[in-house]
Amino acid sequence: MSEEMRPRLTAEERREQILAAASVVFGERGYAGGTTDAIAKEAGVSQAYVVRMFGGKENLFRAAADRAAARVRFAFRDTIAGFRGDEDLDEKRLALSMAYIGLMADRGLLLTLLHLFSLGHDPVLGPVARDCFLDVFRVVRDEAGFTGPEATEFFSRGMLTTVLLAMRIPDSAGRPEADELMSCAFGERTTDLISLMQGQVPLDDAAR
Amino acid sequence: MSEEMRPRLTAEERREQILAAASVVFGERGYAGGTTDAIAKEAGVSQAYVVRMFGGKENLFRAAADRAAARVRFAFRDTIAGFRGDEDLDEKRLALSMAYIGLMADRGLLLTLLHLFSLGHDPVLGPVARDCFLDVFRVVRDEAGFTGPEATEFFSRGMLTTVLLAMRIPDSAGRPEADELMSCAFGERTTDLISLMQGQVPLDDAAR
DNA sequence: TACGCTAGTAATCGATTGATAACATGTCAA
DNA sequence: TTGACATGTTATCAATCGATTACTAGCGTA
Repeated sequence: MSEEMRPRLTAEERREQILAAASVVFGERGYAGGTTDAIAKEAGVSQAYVVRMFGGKENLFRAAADRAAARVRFAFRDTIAGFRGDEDLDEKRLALSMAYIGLMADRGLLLTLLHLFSLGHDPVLGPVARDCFLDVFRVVRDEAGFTGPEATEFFSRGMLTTVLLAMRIPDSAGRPEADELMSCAFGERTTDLISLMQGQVPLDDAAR
Repeated sequence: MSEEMRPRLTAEERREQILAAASVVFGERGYAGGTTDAIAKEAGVSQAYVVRMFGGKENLFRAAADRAAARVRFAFRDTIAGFRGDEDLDEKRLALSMAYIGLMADRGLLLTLLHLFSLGHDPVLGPVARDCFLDVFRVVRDEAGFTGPEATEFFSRGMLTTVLLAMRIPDSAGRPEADELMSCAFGERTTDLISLMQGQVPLDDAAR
């Protein structure tokens, strides 16, 4: 944004800043398309610092993806912790769906995960992808008390939601099929999400 | 593979060869990660020819994605054409699911589409992504006679299936959660798909 | 057989990218 | 104060990639 005085931070604080920036950039452009330079600009540091702090782009992506998966797990566990124990399946499903949809506010988080999942062929990131997915799956199945088919059904919905987010389906709002698809997939939060996603402006030229 | 005599082909035949190669390469590495050189090697032609025939990488990806979406539509329409008219929802759903799963045999087809869907932010490819998705959606809803919610549910399953394919979930076969997830998502075709996906060897170094 | 069109390739270029090395600056303890 | 370590930056490099240009070879046909 603006050129401001940038105070020295601890490595820990910078690390978090860079990971947040990496989440935005990798979320929008994917692993191969996201450059360390764009991430550095987004975080307000030099490209060399980004690379050296994480020891390479691959490690940086891995860290950003791990962080994203950890946040999804936390959001689910946080929701589950609020259960009283007498909820039926529909109540639990709705609560977890709302938690998932809430994660969309963190621009890039779910998209970074989707890009991770598309790297199954990669010898290093492929196993990371499968581990992240299965870790979250286990949380929903075991800690929320879903059966296997119930958890699978829940993840189906989640993947459609994520793909629609990646596709920027609200950009097609007004077309009848798009409107119906969104209202079926997002339910009562459809209008929220339309304004949310449309507010997410693309990375500016400065970060290119 | 082997160095063979390469006869002259018509432009139409070469075009199809290159699109098939592009589907494989883009499916595995995505738009940004898939190089025109890898596609050229996969198709057995020079990199310059690939670029010039399609007028640039973006047009090539667009053509490969359009071709993939057209094949999905064709597979669905072909299935629907076999309906007698007295099927119930479950029968239609199962038949269409089988058609979709059958598309996995074409290495790269569904993965190229998934990568396309992740480009919603792109000013050129974003609209292409939304159009492709909505076109297929319309086929299922209108021509197969699904309601909006039924079609949405069907596409949820499809997106999970596709993500599991991208993730190479069969590489985690043996782990209990992975096995349960696959049996829930793939049903009776689970073992087919495990052998199918594991037979899909990564692109070799020569095509790097 | 010479001509013109189509199907190709080899060579090369400029831009981008991830990475590294060398250097600078701030902070804190002895 | 000084010195040692942590927080950064600038400059630069080798590799890669998409694209362009110039050239070559096959093939039907007038």
